[in-house]
Amino acid sequence: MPPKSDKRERLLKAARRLIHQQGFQRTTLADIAEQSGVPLGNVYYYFRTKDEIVRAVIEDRTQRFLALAEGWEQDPDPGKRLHCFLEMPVSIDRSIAAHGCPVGSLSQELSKKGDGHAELAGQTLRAQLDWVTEQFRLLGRADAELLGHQFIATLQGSSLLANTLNRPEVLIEQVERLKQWVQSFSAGEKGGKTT
Amino acid sequence: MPPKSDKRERLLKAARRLIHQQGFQRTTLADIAEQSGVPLGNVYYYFRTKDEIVRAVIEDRTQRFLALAEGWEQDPDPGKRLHCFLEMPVSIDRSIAAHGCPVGSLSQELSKKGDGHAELAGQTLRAQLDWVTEQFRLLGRADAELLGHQFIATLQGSSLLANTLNRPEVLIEQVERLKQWVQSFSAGEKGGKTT
DNA sequence: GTCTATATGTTGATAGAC
DNA sequence: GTCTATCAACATATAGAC
Repeated sequence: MPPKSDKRERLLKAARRLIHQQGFQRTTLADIAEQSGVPLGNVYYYFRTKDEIVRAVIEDRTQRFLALAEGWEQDPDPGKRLHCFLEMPVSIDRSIAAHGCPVGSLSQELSKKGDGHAELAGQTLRAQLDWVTEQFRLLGRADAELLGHQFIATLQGSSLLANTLNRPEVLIEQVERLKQWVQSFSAGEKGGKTT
Repeated sequence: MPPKSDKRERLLKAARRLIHQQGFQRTTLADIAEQSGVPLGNVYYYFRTKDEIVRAVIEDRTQRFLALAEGWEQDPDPGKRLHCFLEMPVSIDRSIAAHGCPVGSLSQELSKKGDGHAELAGQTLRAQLDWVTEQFRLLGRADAELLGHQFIATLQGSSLLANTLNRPEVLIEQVERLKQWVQSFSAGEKGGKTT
């Protein structure tokens, strides 16, 4: 049978990139259509509204993260899993310095939209937080939730700072610090540092 | 002499609030005009363009911070000064949970605008970072810059997380942790924890 | 200095031919 | 399923009377 049109996929990919670079609101349907090689009017065959597009982008991002996490769970050591997680921002540090964290910046933008988007907006970040917290729990920490907040907050804050200062090294430097911090949980008998 | 019209001031105040709540782009000049009790067309007597408004808002925020910092510097102990800084997010935690950090969220939004706004966008955050770093330096830390990044990144990340989860406690909890962390620098003879 | 009316451009969305 | 043409709404900015 003939291969189904990949137009929806192309639209989604272009939307993902453009929304990260320009933000959701600045990104027009014309932008997405052009970058996908799809005529403007035809976009509406695949997505009813612009909001449907951002919803699809967010759910795509969440699924991609969950797929990555499933791969990391091959390793039985939660400390090493967290280490894998920390490789993620490192690999796209320049992109983050240029446009911020694709997950966090979108979450913030949509939180200001007021609609029912608040729920959807944080879906991916929430999935990351839940997964990270679970790893700390598996490491035997009773304060896993606090540590999860600290872990994700540091990443998000470093991304924002690297973006604002246009200095990728700031993100790298904080990620390296987090790596050592995480390792102190695996190695230490008394259970790592609380700060 | 008769008091000068306070229209410019009213416009600035409304812009400051609306930009925090809705973001810069979603906030229309009509919004600002209405909330200020100033007719739409008259806005242009006080500000040439919409960009001029956001510039004024950012510079206003920077000046307000510098004025606060000057007050804190009455205290000779840099550790206590940092403690004062940390009272700031605590006092507006609900506002941050609802709309994010007014400084950080605007910085991220403008960084996606592409113009020469990148410079201006981070002005306030940069001022905060510089001030905090200076306090760590005064505490005798050679790694003051790193600690400054860690300090600001934690605040920004916690604000984003509190906003995404709609849970002010997340910000409070991390601020309390930072307070203890800062205190460990003042009290400890060996110079505090590096994590 | 202040305000009304409006020009100008852009964007999300639709109609309807093929 | 695909595409062109276009509508309707909105937002920034200006013109010009008072």
